[in-house]
Amino acid sequence: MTDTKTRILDAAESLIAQHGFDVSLRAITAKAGVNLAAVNYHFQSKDALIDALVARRIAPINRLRIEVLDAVEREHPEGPLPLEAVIHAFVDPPLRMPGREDIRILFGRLYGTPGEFLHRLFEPHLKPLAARFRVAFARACPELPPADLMWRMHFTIGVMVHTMSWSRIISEITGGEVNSSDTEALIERIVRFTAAGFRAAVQDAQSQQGARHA
Amino acid sequence: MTDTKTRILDAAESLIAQHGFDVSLRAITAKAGVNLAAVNYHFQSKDALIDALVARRIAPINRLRIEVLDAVEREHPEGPLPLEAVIHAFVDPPLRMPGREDIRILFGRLYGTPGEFLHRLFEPHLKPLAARFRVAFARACPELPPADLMWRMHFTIGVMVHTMSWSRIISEITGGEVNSSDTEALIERIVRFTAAGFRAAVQDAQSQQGARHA
DNA sequence: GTCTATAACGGGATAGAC
DNA sequence: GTCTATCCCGTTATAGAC
Repeated sequence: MTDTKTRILDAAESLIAQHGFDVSLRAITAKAGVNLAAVNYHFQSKDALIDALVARRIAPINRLRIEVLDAVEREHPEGPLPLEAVIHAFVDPPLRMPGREDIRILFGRLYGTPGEFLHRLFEPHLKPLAARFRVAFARACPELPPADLMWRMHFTIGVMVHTMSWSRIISEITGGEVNSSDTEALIERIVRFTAAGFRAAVQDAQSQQGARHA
Repeated sequence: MTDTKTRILDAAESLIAQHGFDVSLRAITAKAGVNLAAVNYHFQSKDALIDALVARRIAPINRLRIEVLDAVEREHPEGPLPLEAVIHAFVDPPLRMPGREDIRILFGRLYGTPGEFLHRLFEPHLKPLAARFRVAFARACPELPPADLMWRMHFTIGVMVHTMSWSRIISEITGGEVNSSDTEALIERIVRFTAAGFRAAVQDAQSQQGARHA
C-alpha cells in the first residue's frame, strides 16, 4: 500500500482527467480509499492539491525537454539548429508521458482552460521553458520574423495539446480507423506536420492586406 | 431593451468565456439584469441553457462553412480542390465570428473540454460537418493516406481551437509583441501553417518503425 | 411573463476524538 | 496520522405571489 498523499494525487489525477477540475473531494477521497479530511490535512485546500498534482507531472517533463534540447544544442554549437529536433524536444516528453493516459488528458485539459490556471501554474512552470525554446526555434528558423516565430510556436502547442486531449476520443469516434495507441508514430506525424508549418513561406507586409484565395 | 431570453444567453456567453462553464446562475442572472428564476423559466436547466447557447453560435458558423465549401466545389467540379480554400472554409467562419471576442474564447473552451460536451453537442453539430469536410480534404490531397488525412484535419482543428482560446492571453503575456487583433492576418497565418502541414511528406510504413532525428 | 422566497442538496473546510 | 461528525456556504431548482 502506497503513501496516502500519493494515493490522493493519483485518484485526483484520474478523476480530473475523466470529469474535469470540478470533481468533488468526496469523489477523490472515495476513489483513493482515504478519509475525506485527509486531503485537507496533507494539502491545505483543493486548489493546493491541484497545484501539487500538476507540479508533480510538469516538472519532470520540462526537465526532460530541457535536457533533450541541451543535447541538441551541444551537437550544434553554432549555426542553425535542426528544426525537427527542436520540435521533438518540445513535444515528445509530454506526449510520451509516464504510463497512464490520464495524464495526457489532464495536461490537455489544463491548456484548454485558459485564465484559471494560467497565473498559478503556467506562469511559473511554462514561462522559462517558453523563453528557452523561443531562442532555440529562432536558431532553427533564422529567417523567420519574430511574430511569425511566436505564432508558429503557438500553433505547434495547439497541435500537441489538442492531440493530447482528444487522441483517445478520436480513436473511438473513428472506430479505430485512426489509431492513437502507436505513440511513436503519432509523435512523428506531429513533428512532420508542424515542421512543415514552420517552414511555410510567410506573407510579406505588402500582400498581407488584401490577399484572398480563389 | 432586448428580449430576456437573449439577454440571459449574452450574459452567460460572456461569463463562461471569462470564467468557465461552472459559472453560477446567480452570476449570469445578475449580469443579465434579470431574475434568478428566469433562467429556469425560459430554459429548463443550466445544461439546457448551455446547449442553447452553443447551438445559437455553432449553427450559423457551420452553415457558413458549408456555404463557402459549396462555392469552392462549384468552382472546381472535378479534379483536386485548392487546399488553402478548403482550409479557409473550415477555419475562417469560427475565427472571424460575429463581433464579440467572448464567443471565440467560449468556442475554444468547448473543444478544450473533451468528454462532457462531446455527445451532447459535437455529435449532432460537428459530425456531419466533419464528414463533409473529410471528403473535401481528400479531394484536396488525393495522394494522402486516409489515416494521415484524418490526423492532419485533427491537427488543423487543434491549431484553430488553441488560437481561439489563447489569442487574447498570448497578446497579453507577450506584451503586445504578438498581436491578435488583426483577425485577417491571423487567419492567413493559420492557413499557411496548416496547408504546409497537409502537404508535408508522410513517412512510409517501412521507415515508420525506427526513425529518429539526430 | 416576471419576480420573491425558499426548498433541497452538495460542496469545501474544520474541530476534536482516537 | 487518521477518522467521525458537523458547520457553513453556494448551488440549482421550484412554488407561489404579483
